[in-house]
Amino acid sequence: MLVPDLGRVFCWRSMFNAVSPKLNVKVLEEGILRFWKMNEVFEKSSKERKDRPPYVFFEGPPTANGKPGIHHVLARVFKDMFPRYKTMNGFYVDRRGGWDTHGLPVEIEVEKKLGFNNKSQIETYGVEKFNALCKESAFERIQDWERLTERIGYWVDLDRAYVTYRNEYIESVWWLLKSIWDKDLLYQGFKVVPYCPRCGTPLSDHEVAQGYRETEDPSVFVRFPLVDEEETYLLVWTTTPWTLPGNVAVAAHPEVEYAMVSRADGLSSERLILAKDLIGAVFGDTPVKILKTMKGRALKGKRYAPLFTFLPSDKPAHYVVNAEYVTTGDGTGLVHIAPAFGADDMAVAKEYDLPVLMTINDEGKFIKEVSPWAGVFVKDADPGITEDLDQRGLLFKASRYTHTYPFCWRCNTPLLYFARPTWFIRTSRIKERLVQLNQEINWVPEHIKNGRFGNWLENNIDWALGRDRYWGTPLPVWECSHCHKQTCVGSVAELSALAGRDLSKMDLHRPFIDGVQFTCPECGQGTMRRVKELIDVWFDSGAMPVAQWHYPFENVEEFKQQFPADFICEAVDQTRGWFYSLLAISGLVFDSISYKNVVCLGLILDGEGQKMSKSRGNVVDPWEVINQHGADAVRWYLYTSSPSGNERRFSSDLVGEVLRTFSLTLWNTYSFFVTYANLDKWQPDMDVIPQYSPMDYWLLSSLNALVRDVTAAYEAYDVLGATRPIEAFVDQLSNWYLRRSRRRFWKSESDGDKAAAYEVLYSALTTLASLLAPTMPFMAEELYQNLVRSVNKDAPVSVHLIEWPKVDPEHINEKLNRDMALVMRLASLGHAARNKSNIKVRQPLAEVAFAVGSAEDAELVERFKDVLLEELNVKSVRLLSGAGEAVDYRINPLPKQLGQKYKNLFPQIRKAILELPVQESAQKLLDGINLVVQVEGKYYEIQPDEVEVHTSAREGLEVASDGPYLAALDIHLTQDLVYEGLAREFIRRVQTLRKDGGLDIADRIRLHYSATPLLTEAVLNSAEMIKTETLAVELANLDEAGTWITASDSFDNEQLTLRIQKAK
RNA sequence: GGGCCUUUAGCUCAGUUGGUUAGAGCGCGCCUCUGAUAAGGGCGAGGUCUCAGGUCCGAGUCCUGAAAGGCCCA
Repeated sequence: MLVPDLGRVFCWRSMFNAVSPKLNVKVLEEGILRFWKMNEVFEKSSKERKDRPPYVFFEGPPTANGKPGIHHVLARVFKDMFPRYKTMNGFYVDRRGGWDTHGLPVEIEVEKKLGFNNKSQIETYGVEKFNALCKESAFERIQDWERLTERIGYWVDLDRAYVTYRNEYIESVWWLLKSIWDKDLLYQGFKVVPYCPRCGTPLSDHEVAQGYRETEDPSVFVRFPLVDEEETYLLVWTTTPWTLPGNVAVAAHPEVEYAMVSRADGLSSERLILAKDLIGAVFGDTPVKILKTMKGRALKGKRYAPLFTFLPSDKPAHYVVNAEYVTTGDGTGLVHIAPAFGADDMAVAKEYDLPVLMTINDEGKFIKEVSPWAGVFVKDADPGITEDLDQRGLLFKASRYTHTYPFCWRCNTPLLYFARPTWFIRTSRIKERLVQLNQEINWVPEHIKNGRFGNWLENNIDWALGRDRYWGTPLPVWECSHCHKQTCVGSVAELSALAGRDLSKMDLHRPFIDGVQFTCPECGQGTMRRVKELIDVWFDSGAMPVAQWHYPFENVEEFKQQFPADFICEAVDQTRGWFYSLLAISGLVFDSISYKNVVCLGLILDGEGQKMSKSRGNVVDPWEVINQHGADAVRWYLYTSSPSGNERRFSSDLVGEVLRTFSLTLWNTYSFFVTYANLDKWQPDMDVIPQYSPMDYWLLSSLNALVRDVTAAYEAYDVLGATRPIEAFVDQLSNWYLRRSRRRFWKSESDGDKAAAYEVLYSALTTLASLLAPTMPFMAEELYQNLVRSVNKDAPVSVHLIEWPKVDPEHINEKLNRDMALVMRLASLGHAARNKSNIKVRQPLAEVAFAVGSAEDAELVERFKDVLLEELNVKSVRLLSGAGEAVDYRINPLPKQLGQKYKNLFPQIRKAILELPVQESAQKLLDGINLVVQVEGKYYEIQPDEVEVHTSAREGLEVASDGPYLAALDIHLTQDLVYEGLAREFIRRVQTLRKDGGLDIADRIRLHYSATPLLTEAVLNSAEMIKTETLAVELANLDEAGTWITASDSFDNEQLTLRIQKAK
């Protein structure tokens, strides 16, 4: 039994607080927030349980320099539910918050404020002052974050939140970097990186990815004149003319067929070389003739005259090379090579030992040697370069070309691919291990594991760690100015020793850290200075398992207990972000995963399925929705609207629907219970022995099945499975169990039947409070406080401190659950039949007869007779019988059963069954007897559960059917039935009058009326019933003045005037 | 260009190892129930299950290809 053992309560005056059927969510939730605060419920749920087994949760740190939006609410409510669930299951969950404070986003905000658009302005302004502003800016919106976090019921300890800019945090990051350095996995290399000339920094891959968009660039075809063959040119295509001054070679694919062509019309004598397959695309309608063809490998070594000679080249250059990456997708199949401006180009340059011509500076402008365009931003030089080539007869053709190109995700400047010295972590060295470790992680949804994330790991390239910026964790590498010896520092103490002074009080950020210089211990001559770079902020956040504890300098035990995490949860955009940096760092340093289960959320879209963005103006303000519908409804909507990994649409209206259809249904069930329990002075664990009805057993069975299913879903991190079944249960609780049980609560005698009804409903409501605690923490608390705490002061102070409900498997009766579903279906059919006959439910009818498809189903019509009688307002319920009834049968062989059994014989078996005499076969099947059919000379036994019998009525009855099920109503009205119908109409009007007149549910009344003759007769006929139903102590056909509540109405051609008065 | 995901009613979503006539909620129209209900019940309108092939006795479901949208990577 699910009723909590509350002990005997002797205090009779202590009842439940009255509950209005109207729910004011905002007032309720704000009251609960105060209650939690006052009773320190969150603190109790976590800090006071340190002796329990730990369940480890890591908070992915947000940056508090912007307003929190609904997408932050999404992540936070999902993060909240599992720790709450695990807490109720006896675990200790340390829910430490965290803030990401470093990085370009923060710098950009400060730059905007200062009106800067260039890095050098920061240097001029002063790095110390600039970083001080960054530090402030990182927490600019901290109050918005704290308020929203609290309001949505996300329990996280913000007082102890880790902050990535603190010295302790940075020191732990240093320790990690030193560990990586010691494994020889931290190195300085030259690499072509996407580079933002405005921000003056390379961008990480995940940053670049955010900035791809359609853009139009030049599309130029250029003649590269061959040195050894007159009037012969390599035809080369590029979309970046500005890279041509850096050209050192042309690449051809060794296996591709190239052609030398000339114009067929003889207008020009020049010969052009390009991929044969691309002739049509390049020349269009212009006719050309192919002079000869050759493989790309035959072109290798052919020399051409350089287009530009601004920079001297110290190595042999300007000849054709072979490269596998060349494609014939577009262009000419000949690719121009500028090693400084492309990763592929750099690789080719390494292979052929080609010179690297660096023609531009850090701001993306040409250097002075490129005299015609010196100081011009490269993209702006494109037209000039094209024009120059044209004048020299080297331009074949030029047009515009639309493609996707990356732009800086913050400042929108087109990125340049650019060879730069920078620092890397050699993650490619442990690629295989990362792939292996990933297999230990439980991904939800599962496809991310070997899909998106697994593929990302398979294609792992070294982690570009360096950032040429100001506000971030400094890379702790010092280099000697003389012998170039490099050393990585892993702690402040180590640095103090090297520097010969105590640095423990120094801010570890720039510019202070750059002031720490010392004589090189290796050569004794040079000065050790820190390299200028900061590290990628993703390293900061990926370091949090270690750095939040200042491990290994402090909290060694805490770290060990809290690593790795049992659960993390972020949106899918973190795949290459936090999910990766956590795994990479723990893999590098500990050869371990850092999280066991990860729930990966889909992105949030607006009500029309559009991505939310400031520019579209469709960003939903979370406060608006919360104030209108409450945090519980927002949470519930986010949990139930679609699988957690899917995108989900969000609008205030959709949340409002949750409130109307779920919250209020539950609330009204609760309100009903409290109203009648208080009237009856009912309390848990009273003396009356409950007499359970089939309905009660069904509800308990459903309830236990619900607990079982929801628990299993939580264990599988299946959010939909942990929530939607509760919705379905509440619907059945309210609209079937309670609707069909109301009379049991109304009746005056306090017998076992009533006791059972109270007990079962109470049990359902209190269990729901537990099941809803992780997901609707406010509503759950309200139910618990009023239903449990009010009668048992010894119960835990909050629903969030109680034990998760246990299933009683003995109460689960799957057959009963299926049976009840069928009863509901039969009731629906009864309603449908009534609807067809146009006879309203209030008019009693003599009989309903049901047909069911099998002998097995027949029995439950009898078993649930009472329910059906009352639901359909009929005097008797029975089964349609084949013998002597006006019914026809139709037989439907079931493909699922027969198809699986007989495979490709099924069509013939089906045909044979349908050819049998219908009436006779149907009767057999309904009596549970097998049919026998003959196919291809062999006999087959067909069982009753392999065929459905559909019944239809021939005449005299109003029927409705659905598959094998049919309801037939006897619509003949006798005078008694008409009288009773009228009496019920009478009662209904009295009840409405009572309600409208403001009388209390239990008030007795005096009831006077005047009516037309037939109605008067009906009233007299049912006087006792009317008095009972309306709590009338007096029923009189009178017309009397006085202080009476009065109403007149007409119905069914009758007229009525009513007067009631509260009885003394 | 590559990877992953999505595509079922106007909207939001279910749809089990392939198996009856593809379902529910919202919205709309009509009817109805109610001394818990902001709700509930019934009927109706609303579907080329994105498209094209294939496998199979049988495909919304499996296979191949394509399209559109999203995310990620080039």
